[in-house]
Amino acid sequence: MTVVQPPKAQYEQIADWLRARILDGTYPPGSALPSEPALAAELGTSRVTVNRAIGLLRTAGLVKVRRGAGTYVRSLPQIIRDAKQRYGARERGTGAGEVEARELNLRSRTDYGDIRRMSATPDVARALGVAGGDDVLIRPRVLYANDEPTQIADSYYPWDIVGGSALLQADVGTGGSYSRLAELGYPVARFAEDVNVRMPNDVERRILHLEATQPVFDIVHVALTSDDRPVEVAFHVLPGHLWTLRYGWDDAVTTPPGQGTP
Amino acid sequence: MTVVQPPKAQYEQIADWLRARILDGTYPPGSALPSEPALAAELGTSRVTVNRAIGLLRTAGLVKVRRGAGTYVRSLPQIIRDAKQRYGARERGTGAGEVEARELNLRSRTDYGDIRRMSATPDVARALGVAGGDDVLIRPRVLYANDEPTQIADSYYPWDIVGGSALLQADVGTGGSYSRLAELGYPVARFAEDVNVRMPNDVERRILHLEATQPVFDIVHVALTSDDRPVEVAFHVLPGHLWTLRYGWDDAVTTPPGQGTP
DNA sequence: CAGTGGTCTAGACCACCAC
DNA sequence: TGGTGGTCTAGACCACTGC
Repeated sequence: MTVVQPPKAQYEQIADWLRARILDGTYPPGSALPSEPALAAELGTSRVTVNRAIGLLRTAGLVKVRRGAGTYVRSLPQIIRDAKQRYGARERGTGAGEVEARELNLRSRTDYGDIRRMSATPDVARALGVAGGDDVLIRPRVLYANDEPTQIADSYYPWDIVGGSALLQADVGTGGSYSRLAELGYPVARFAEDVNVRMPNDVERRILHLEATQPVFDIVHVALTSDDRPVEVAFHVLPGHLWTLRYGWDDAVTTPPGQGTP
Repeated sequence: MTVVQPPKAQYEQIADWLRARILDGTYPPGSALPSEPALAAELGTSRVTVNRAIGLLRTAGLVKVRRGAGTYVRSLPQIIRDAKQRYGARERGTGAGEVEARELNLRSRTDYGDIRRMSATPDVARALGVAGGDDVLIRPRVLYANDEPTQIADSYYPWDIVGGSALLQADVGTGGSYSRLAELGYPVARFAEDVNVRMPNDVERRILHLEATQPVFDIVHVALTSDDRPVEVAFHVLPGHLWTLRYGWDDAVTTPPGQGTP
């Protein structure tokens, strides 16, 4: 074939070539790419080179490999995670977890891990403003949309606030956990989130069906009362190629324009 | 050597092994890893396998390769981009671009591209709520910290608002562009951002010194007046391994707790 | 010019899938 | 059982660095 020129590595050119064919519909979503030996023969290159090119597409989340079966173009429905809407959803009686799935008409499911009392790790203690080793409640869970894993979320609460409450159950009832916190005397007034991108660890790769080079959003979410007491910290891990994060906030400037001085 | 067991691929085990040695200080930041032939000999494997292992570390931003010279451990100062603080900075007389660098005592620099009038692309037109092809002002720039590229930022403004204003100059003056917009009669009241993660394109790779498998934050930032008119849209591209995004917002729930009904 | 990483190949063996 | 992708090797050539 005549696709390969020196300025770029062959495998990058092949990746560009395949990507273009995916985007222009030659290989529509759900369809299989030609096999690696077939592509190698067609392009006059080795299978290793083709494999490396496809590796770039996998990293970008464009294709998904089924071992022994073939390489398939992903049908990628981007999920929007609107922070304000997500955490304001209790007016509608739903927990935050179902907001996005509902939006896209996806079947939503939440699998809970072991909800239990434990000693706070340093990370959790710092985020909650408690002493290291203090007791906290952990609510670990994995969220699915159409049976595809879309999110890992581990929430922590100070035990002295939530001990004995409905938050020990998987189903926390109408309005979700923030409604329960309000009833316990700790209504949430503000949220803060730190967002990072990183590669998934082994556990996350297994749970989220990711490869070593597919980045994840790593979100640390803190809920605060009006007097700035943290009442929940949640660690979210989301496959990067599935999500768009949406934030909105009001301008913080209080002084009139043109008053600033260096 | 005795590091390799079958359940995981050799290159992944080697990557884990190297990562552990970087994190425990065996290879401190700034130091060079042993050469690939040396590692291959020591581990009893081939150079290609070592190269693939190091590729995983590069993707994670842990090491940086200098062609012909060696592979070096990155000293990674995470930069925090606090959205609220960043865009409230004009009280202190600075533009948004210098907030983070100043915070970390880094030398900050902004290189401006061609500031000019142009026709809105569909993306820009949609974000600004103008008709496709309407004139807009583009202010393209690249931000550096300690001479390392840290961000690409292309801002667009409706021409009918900013035409002939100070925004045509690279230096927009005290308080930055939002102060000028306020003076023009369009004070900004709210911000909205969409955040994605993706792999960089060729241009971004060159400008930001990234590799094909190093993810970037792709941020679409919109500034709105109190009557929800968009007056600026900015497209930001940030190397993922350099940044933490920080957001804060007030709870949107207006109804008292416990009132929700499914 | 010697050493470094970037890339490519041909061939091989394996695990897994579908028939 | 044949086809698929996952991985590994030995060897090679190249561009680039730094002495």
